[in-house]
Amino acid sequence: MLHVAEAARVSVATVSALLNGTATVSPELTQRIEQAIRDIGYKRNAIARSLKMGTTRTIGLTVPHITNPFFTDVVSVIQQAFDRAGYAVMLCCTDEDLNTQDEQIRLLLDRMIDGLIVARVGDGGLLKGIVEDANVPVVLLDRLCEGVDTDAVVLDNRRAVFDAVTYLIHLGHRRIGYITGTSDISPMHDRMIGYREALQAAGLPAAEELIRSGNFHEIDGYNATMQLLSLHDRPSAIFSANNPMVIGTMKAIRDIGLSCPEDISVACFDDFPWSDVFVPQLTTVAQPVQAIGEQAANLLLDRLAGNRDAPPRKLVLKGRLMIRNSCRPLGALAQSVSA
Amino acid sequence: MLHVAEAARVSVATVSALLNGTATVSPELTQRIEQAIRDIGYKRNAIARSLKMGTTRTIGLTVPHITNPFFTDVVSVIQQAFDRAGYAVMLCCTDEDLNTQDEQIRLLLDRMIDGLIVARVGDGGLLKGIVEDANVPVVLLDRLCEGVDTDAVVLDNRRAVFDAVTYLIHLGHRRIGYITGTSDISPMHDRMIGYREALQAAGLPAAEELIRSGNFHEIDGYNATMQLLSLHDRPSAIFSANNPMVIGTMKAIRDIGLSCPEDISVACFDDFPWSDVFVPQLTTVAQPVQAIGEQAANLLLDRLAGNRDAPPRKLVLKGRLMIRNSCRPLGALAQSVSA
DNA sequence: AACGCTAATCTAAACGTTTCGAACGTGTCA
DNA sequence: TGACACGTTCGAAACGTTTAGATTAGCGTT
Repeated sequence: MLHVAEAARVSVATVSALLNGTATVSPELTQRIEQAIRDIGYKRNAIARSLKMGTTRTIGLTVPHITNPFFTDVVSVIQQAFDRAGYAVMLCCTDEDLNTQDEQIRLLLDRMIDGLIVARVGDGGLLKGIVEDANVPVVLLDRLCEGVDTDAVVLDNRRAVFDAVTYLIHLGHRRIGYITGTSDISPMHDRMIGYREALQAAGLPAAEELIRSGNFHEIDGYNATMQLLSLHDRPSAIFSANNPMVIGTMKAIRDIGLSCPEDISVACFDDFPWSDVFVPQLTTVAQPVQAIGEQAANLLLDRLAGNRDAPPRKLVLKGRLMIRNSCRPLGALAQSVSA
Repeated sequence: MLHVAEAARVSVATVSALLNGTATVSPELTQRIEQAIRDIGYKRNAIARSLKMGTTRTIGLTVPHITNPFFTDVVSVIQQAFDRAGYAVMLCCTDEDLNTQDEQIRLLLDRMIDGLIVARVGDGGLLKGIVEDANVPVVLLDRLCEGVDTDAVVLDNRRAVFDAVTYLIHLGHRRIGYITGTSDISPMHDRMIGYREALQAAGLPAAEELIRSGNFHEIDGYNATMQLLSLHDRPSAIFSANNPMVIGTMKAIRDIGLSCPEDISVACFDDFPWSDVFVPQLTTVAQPVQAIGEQAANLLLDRLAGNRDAPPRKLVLKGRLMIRNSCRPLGALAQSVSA
C-alpha cells in the first residue's frame, strides 16, 4: 500500500480510504490510485488488516471424521454458506479423540478465528473454557455438550430412533439388536433412549445382550454384529447407530453367511446417495443435512454480524425414516404382505 | 505479550526470546515469565506473528466437490498430514466452476497462505499467473494443467482405464459405452485415451455414439446412461469415468427396468468402502487415495521447508482394478465361466 | 476582509509480534 | 586498575494495515 501511495503521490490513508470506501476521495486521486494499483498489481494484505481490525473473516470447523458421509455433507454445506458470506473455513478432523480436538481448537484459536463450529468428541475438553471466555462465538453441531451453553443445532435423535425401532416392531420383530457409538456424546445417548422407549412402548423387554457399543468405525460395527449374530437366540433385526458401523454390520452378515433381509433385517442412522440403487436398499433415518449445515452457519453468521448477547439458541431438527427393503415382515405379517 | 512482560518485570523482547528459544534467558526470568504467562492465560497472537514473519503456517486446498468420495478421502489424508506438521488447512470447494475457483484462490492468497494444493477445474484460470509469480508454492492434485509447470501428483489414468476396458473386452463385450466428464481436465482426457486405445488394441471399432459426456454429477450420469440404453444397438457394458456419475448410471438402469450385471455390465472409476457389501458389487478402478494425499502433502511440505528451487516434480501413481461382480462374461465365455 | 463551514487529504499512532543492535553487569586477563 | 569479552537483557524499529484527529483549500456569509 505504501508503494501504491507513493506511485499515486498520495498518502496511505487516502489509499485505504478509497479501498474501504470509508471516506470520499476525489475523482482525480481515485483515478491515480486505481492506476497505481493496476500497475503494481497490488493486493491488500489481509493479515495486516486482521491484526489491526481484530477480525480474520475466517472460521474454524471441527468434525470427528470427514469421511463419515453425514459430516461430509454437512461440511460441504457449511463451507458453501461461509464462502458466500466471504469467510474462509479452516477444517479440522479430530478423529474422535479429545486430545486431538483440544489441539485443533488451540491451533484455530491461535489463528484468531472469528467463530467456531464444533461437532465435538469426548466430554468437550477445552470447549467449556472457550465458550465461557466468550471471545469467539461457538456453535455446537450435531452434538450437545454438557456444561456448554451456546448455540447449537442437533437432531431429535430420540424421536428418530423411536420411529425406526417402532417400525421394526410393527413388522413383527421382537428381538432387535442395537449397535451404538460411545455414549458420552449426546446423539448416541439420545438414540439409545429412543431405542429403549420404543421397546417399552411396545411392551417388549429390554434385553441387554442385544445392545453393543463401538467407537463409530466400520470395524466396531463388524465386531458388534458378529457378537449379536453369535447369540444363541439371535436378533431378527439390527439397528446400527451410524453409517460407518452399518457397513461393518453388512460385512459381518455376509461373512457369517447370512443375507439381508431374508435372514436378518437391518436399518441404520444416516442416509447416503446410493442407498437407492444397490441391494439391499437400506432403510435409514435420513438427517436433513442441508438444513443442519445451513442453520449452523446462520447461527454463527448471526453472531458474527454482531448479535453477541442474544441467549443461546438450540435448534432441534427432525429426521426422516426412509423405508426401503432391508427390513422384512415377520410371522403372520410376512404372509399378508407377501400375498 | 506486553502484559506478560509487565507482570514479569521484563521487556517484551525477553518474553519473545523465551517463547521462541532464540536466546538464552536466565532461569530466574524464565520462571517469572512462565508464571506470568500462566497467571494471565496468555496466548501468542499468531496473526501478529504472521505479519512480522511473513508466514502463516496455513495452506489452501481446493477441490471441485468434497462430496465426491475420492476427494473426501484425499482431503482427509491431506488434512491429517498438515495437521501433523502444525499447519492449518483452509478448504474450498469450487463446484467445477472456474469463476468460483478463481475467487476462492484469491480469497486464499489474500489470507497469505504459505502454500496451495489444487484439484483444478476449467483451464486453470488464475492458477497460471500464481504459479509464475511464484510467491506461494503450488501442488496440482489429480489434475494437471496446461501451461502450469509445477509439482503435481496424478494417476496414470490412461493405463487404468485401458486395463478396465481391456478386462471388459476379455469378458466378451464388444460394444462398451463410455461416460466421461468434461474433457478439459487431464484425467478425463487421459481416461478417454485409455478407452480408445483399449478398443483399438483389441481391433474393435470406435463407435462415437457410445461415448457420452457430462458434468461429473449424478444427473449427468443418469442422462448419459439413458441415452446409451436407448440406442437401437445398445452397449452390453458401460464404463463410467467417475463415482457420482456411476450412481446415475445405476439409477438409470433400474428406472429403465434392466438389471446389472444380467442385462448390462457396469464398471467405473473410483472405489468406495461399501462396494463390497451391496449388490451388485461394482468392479472399479481404485485410486491409491492414501498415497495420493500423502505425496501431495509431502511435495508441498518439502517446498515449505525451503526447497524452493528444485525443478517441478510430477508423480504418477497407479490405479488398481478391483474386479467384483458387476460385469458378466458374454457369449461362449459365459458358458465356460458359469459351468 | 475576516470568518466559519465543508470536503478532501494527510500525519501519526496503534494492532502484537520479531529481531537487530546497543547496553549492562560480571568475570578474566594483562 | 583498566580493557575486554561474554552472557543476558533491553530499546526501538519494522511488518502492512486502519483510523482518529489535524490540516488544508475552497467557498459562501456577513
